[in-house]
Amino acid sequence: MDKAFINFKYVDAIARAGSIRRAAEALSITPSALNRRLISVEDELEVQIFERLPRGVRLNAAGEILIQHIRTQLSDFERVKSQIADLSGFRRGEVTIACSQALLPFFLPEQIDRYRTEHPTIQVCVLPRDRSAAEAALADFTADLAIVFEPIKISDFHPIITVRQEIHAVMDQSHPLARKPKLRLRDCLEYPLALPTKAYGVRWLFDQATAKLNQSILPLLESDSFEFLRMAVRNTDLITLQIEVGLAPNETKKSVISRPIVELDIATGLLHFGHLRGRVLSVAAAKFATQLAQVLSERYESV
Amino acid sequence: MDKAFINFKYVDAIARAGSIRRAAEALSITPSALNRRLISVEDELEVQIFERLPRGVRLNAAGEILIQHIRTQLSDFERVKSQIADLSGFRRGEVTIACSQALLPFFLPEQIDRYRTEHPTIQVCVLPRDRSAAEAALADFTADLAIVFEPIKISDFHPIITVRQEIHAVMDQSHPLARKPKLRLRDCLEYPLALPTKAYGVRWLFDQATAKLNQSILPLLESDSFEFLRMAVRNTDLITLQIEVGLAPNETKKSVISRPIVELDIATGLLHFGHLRGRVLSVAAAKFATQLAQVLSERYESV
DNA sequence: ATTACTGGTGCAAAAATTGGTACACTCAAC
DNA sequence: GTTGAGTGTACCAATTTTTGCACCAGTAAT
Repeated sequence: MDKAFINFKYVDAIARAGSIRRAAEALSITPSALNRRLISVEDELEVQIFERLPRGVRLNAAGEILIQHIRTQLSDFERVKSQIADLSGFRRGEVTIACSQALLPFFLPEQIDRYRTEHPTIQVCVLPRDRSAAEAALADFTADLAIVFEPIKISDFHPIITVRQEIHAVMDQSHPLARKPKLRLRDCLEYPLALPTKAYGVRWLFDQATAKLNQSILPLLESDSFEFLRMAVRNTDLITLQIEVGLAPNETKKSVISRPIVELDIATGLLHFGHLRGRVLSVAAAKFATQLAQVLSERYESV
Repeated sequence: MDKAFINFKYVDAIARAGSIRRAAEALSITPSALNRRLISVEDELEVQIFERLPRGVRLNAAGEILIQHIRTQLSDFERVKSQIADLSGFRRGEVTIACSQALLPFFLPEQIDRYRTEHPTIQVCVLPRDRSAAEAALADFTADLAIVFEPIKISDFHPIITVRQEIHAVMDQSHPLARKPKLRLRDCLEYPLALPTKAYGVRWLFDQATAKLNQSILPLLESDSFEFLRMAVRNTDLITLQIEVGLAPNETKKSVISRPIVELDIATGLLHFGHLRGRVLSVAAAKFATQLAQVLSERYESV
C-alpha cells in the first residue's frame, strides 16, 4: 500500500530545510524519526529522493519531480478545504501574498483592511520579497499571489493585471521643489538623492533615465529599505523616488510629500499582479485577487 | 496536523463501495477500523463527508468536492511514480483503457501486443464499457484513456483524435451477398439481421438509416455481445453490422467475412479516442496514446 | 588532530491502529 | 406487527507502528 502520503509533508520540510536535522527541529520531532520516514518513502518509491551530502541533503532529479507534486498537492488540498469550508457558510482559509516593499506602507494595509471587513475569518499573510524571491515564493507554493514591480522574466508567472506606475519624487514638505506641481528629472538632480539599491525597479528606471542624459549620478544615500528612505528625507533637502502605489493616499498635513516626474524624463514602470501559472487559487485567494485587481485597474492605467 | 492523506484511499474505497462494510471487505480490514478512519477525516475537516443512510453511505456536497480532489491526487501520484521510474531507466506503470466492445477482438490485442514489445514492464488493463460507462470510468479515474463510438456529450472528454468508421455487413463466407464487393442497405434488409441492442452506436446509425427509408426493421437476433453476434452468423444467412475497427484484419480463409455498405445508405460513425480533460497522463499512458492515435490516423480518415 | 556538523541504526518505551463484539437503527419481506 | 438482514457506531484489549534516545560513521572546516 502507499503510505507515502503522510510523509509528504515531511519530505517537503526536509527539502525546504536542506537537512534532516534542521527539518526535524522545525517539525519538533527527532531526527531519527524523520530520517526513517524519509527512508520509508524512498523504499516505497524504490528510488532515492535526496542526495546525501556531508552538510545535509539535496533533492535529486527524482526528488525534484516528487517535490513538485507534493507542493501542488498540498496546495490543492488547502484549496479544497477552503472550498468545503465555503459551502458550510463560514469562509475560512488563508491568503499569502509576496510583494514589493512599495506596497507595504499604504496600499496593502488599506486593501487588507477592506478585505477583512468582508471576510473577517480569513488569515492574510504578507511576505515582502524582491522580484526573484517573489517568483521563488510562488514557485514553491509559499505564496498564493505576487505583486512585483518591473521586468518579469519567469514563464511560470500568470499575470492577472499589469498597470503603469509613474515615478514620483518624494521630499520634505518644505523642500524648494515642493512648490512645483510636476517636476523635470533635471530639477531633482540638483539635489542630493536617496535611492534604493540597484536590485529595485525604481532605481533601474532611474539609471536608465540618467544614462540617456549622459550623466552618471550617484545617490548620496542608498538603502534596501523604502521605509528608511522615506523617513530619511524628512527635514532635509534629500529627494527619493517612489512609484505611485507606494505614496501616501492624502498628503495634506504630511511632512513628506511627493511630486510626479514628467514621463518624458523617466519612463513609467510596470507593476505586475498575478499568480503561479496553472495553479488553481483557493476561494479566499481568488476573492482577494479579484479585489486587488479591481482596485489596481480603477486607480492606474492598465496595459 | 493533517494526517488526512493516508485516509484518502479509504475514503475513495467507501465512496466506490457505497457502504463502509462493503468497502472494509474490499480493503480486507474491519468495518470498525474503516469507520474510525472516516470519522477521523471528517473530524479533521470539521465537516461530514458522507450522508449516513439506512442502506449505506452517500457522498454529500463536501464529499463530492473532496473525492474529486482525492482521485485527481491519487492519479497524479501514479503519474509521478511513472515519471520517476522513467528517469531511472526502467519504464514502469500501468495503463487502463475503457473502450467499446468492437475494439476487443482484433484492434486492441494487436496494438497492445505491439506496445508490449517496446515496453514489456508496463501493465495494460482493458475495460469493455459502453459510452456512458466509459465516460464514468474516465471521470472517476478508473481509466486513463477511452475509445468510444458515436455521440459524445460530456464536456470533460478531451479528444486526442476522432476518425470516421464505415459500417460493414458481416456474414458467412458462403452468404449470397458475399459475392458483391460493396452492398446497398436494401440488399441487407432482405436477409434476417442480428444486431446489437439500442445502447450501441452501430445500432443507432442503423435505426437512423432505416427510419429514412420509412421502414421499421426489427432484427431477428439482438445481443449485447459483439462477439456472440459475430459467431452467430457462421453457417447461416444472418447478417450483422460492425464498424471497420472491429473487423478481422485479413479475412481470407476466414469463415466470416465483411462487406462495406455504401455511405449514402448508412452514415459513417465517429470513433473518439481521448482522455479526461485537464488530466495529465502518465508517461506510460501517454506513449500508448501516441501509438494508438498514430495507428488510427494511418488507417482511417480523421475528422 | 580536533571540532562540529551531517545521516544512519539498534533497542526499549510510547502511541496509534486494529479486530472483535455488542448495540441501535432502518428498511423489506413475511 | 414481526422478523431478519442490512446498516453505522462505541468500547476495550491486543497488536502493530512509531517514537525518542544513545551511539556510530563519515566529512569539512579549523
